[in-house]
Amino acid sequence: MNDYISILKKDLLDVIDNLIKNNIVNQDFKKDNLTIDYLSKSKQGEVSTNLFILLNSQLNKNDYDLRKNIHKNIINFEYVKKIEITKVGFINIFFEEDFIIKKLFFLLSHPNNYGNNVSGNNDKINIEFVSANPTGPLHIAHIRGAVLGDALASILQATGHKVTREYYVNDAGSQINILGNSLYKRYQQIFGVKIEISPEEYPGEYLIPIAKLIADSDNDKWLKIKEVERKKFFEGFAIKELVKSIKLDLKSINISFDQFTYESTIVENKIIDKVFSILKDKDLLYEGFLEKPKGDDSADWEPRKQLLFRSSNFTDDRDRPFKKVGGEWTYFANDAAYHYDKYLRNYTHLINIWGADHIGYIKRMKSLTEVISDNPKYLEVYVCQIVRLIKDKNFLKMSKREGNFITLNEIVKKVGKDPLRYFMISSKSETPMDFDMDKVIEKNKDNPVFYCQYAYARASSVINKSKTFKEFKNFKNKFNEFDYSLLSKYEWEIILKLLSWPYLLNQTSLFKQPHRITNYLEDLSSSFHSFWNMGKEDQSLRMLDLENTKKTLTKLLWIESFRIVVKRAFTIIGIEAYENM
RNA sequence: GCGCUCUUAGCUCAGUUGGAUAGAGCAUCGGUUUUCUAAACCGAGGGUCGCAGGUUCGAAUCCUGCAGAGCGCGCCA
Repeated sequence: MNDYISILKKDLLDVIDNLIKNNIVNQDFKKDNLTIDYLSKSKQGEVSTNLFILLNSQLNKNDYDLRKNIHKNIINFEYVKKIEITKVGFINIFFEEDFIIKKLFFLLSHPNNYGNNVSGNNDKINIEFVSANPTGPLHIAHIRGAVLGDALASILQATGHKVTREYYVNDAGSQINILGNSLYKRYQQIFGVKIEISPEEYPGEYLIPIAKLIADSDNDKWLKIKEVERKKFFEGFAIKELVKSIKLDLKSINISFDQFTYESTIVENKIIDKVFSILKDKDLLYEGFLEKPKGDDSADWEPRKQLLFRSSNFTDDRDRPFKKVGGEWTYFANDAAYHYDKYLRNYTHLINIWGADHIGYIKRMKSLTEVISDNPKYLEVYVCQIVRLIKDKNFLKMSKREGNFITLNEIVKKVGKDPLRYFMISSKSETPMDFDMDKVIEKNKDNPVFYCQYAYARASSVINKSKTFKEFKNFKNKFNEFDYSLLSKYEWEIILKLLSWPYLLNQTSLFKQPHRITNYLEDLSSSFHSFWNMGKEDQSLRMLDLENTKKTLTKLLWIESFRIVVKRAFTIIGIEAYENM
């Protein structure tokens, strides 16, 4: 990491280390509390730090002139031009222009990977997301997790991790039975059999075209074939077709997976047996009874003896069933086997993106992965809160029963890929979100994605226009002409923001919060639009000035940098950068 | 009852993982286009950061309690 923030941070930490070494502050000084404020957060300097405040309260020696010594230390950094320590103790720092300009040159010469780093150490990370049951098309509830997972994967790749995007297909439970049966009923209907699909089954119309496929190729042959064979065929066919359409839906929002793992494969390979023996050896399984949950009012509750996993030995608040009363594995047990399978594939780290309805499931799975990996942090689970759809100012109620859920496909058609992706990651995933279909459709300034794309288009139009003048051709090769003294302070601020991109991207990766990127984009775009409009008031701030070639060249260089950074950010969150809008 | 998550402007959300006077957009009101894209910009009003304590130089942020919302808590996946 050699962005200006990281460099400064490292040097400030060295200052602290030195003070510790000389026993001016204690060994247990908490270095993590050191902050560097940049961008708009820094009120007075180009950046500011709390270094002095932190140290001042922890001094061992009363006669030590901290203020003077800190000042001397920092001003000696070769890239620091000026510092001031305020009364409260904030240190405002200004950089040497040459230092910043070198960074800008570096940016310009790395248009396709500026900001990327290798801090991930090539760690193998498996990120599992969506994993919707293949019993119907994807709908609104799946989109947030899909986009979040995909963006997170890109962010991790950009910061040096080897990432596998994985989808777990639950194709082995009783739901699949029902699915196959519903498909068969649709098939029967084609041949005039009077039969209804009950609300407990899958009455959605999406099974009709799939049934037609079978009828087209096999005619009515399955009406006469034995149930066992028929069931197997219809279940398999339904899953194959539905997974195919799920893949297509995901492709429409630019998401593709590296791997689909099928529950049936996990079951066939008997991986559960290995997990069972591991848990058994560690005495983490026992036959026992669970207490009735207190909020459960149902009268037909009876104590039942079954195989339980001692998840309460870890962070869970109670033990969890591993086998059903009948002796079959629970869903959790098969899922445990799946996670063990991922562990065997040698990932250094697992990430799961789950919907809010699985919150109660996290602790038992983390308990399990701790047992098999010996690492309490082996699995990280990120939860997506629900998305409420608003149409015509009303919340849309969705029920599978009535078959009236809005599919991902329909939303993409109405809203478009870019606004959809942008909105889904622009708020923290743990916050419930309201998604107003009408507002997103409007495609005006209500919509931040267009605001940012428009800024990119404006910048592009300047660059493209400049190409019509011979003085500015090949401006990218004329970095020697760059002269900061011809720039306004607004532009200098924008340049500093651009150069904070590598730091921001790394923070985004560390905290797994893609929405930091959209915040950054909006801040950056806003600065750009502001500056653009200043040119209307003040001729000297206009970007293209044919009278003043050197000044215009200097501007073109930072405008090109702006385009590079915005495009990098767009690419990582998966939206398009248009040169014309 | 227990667990997890959430609560910031009229609305939708940020707040760089404890910093300086809490910020945007929408909505409301008022301004800015002979000139690089007005899908934009500038200004005004709008706040008990759910409530109450605590921790410290300093709290929207951390801790405790309370209130409200969502999700979950054996044979669904």
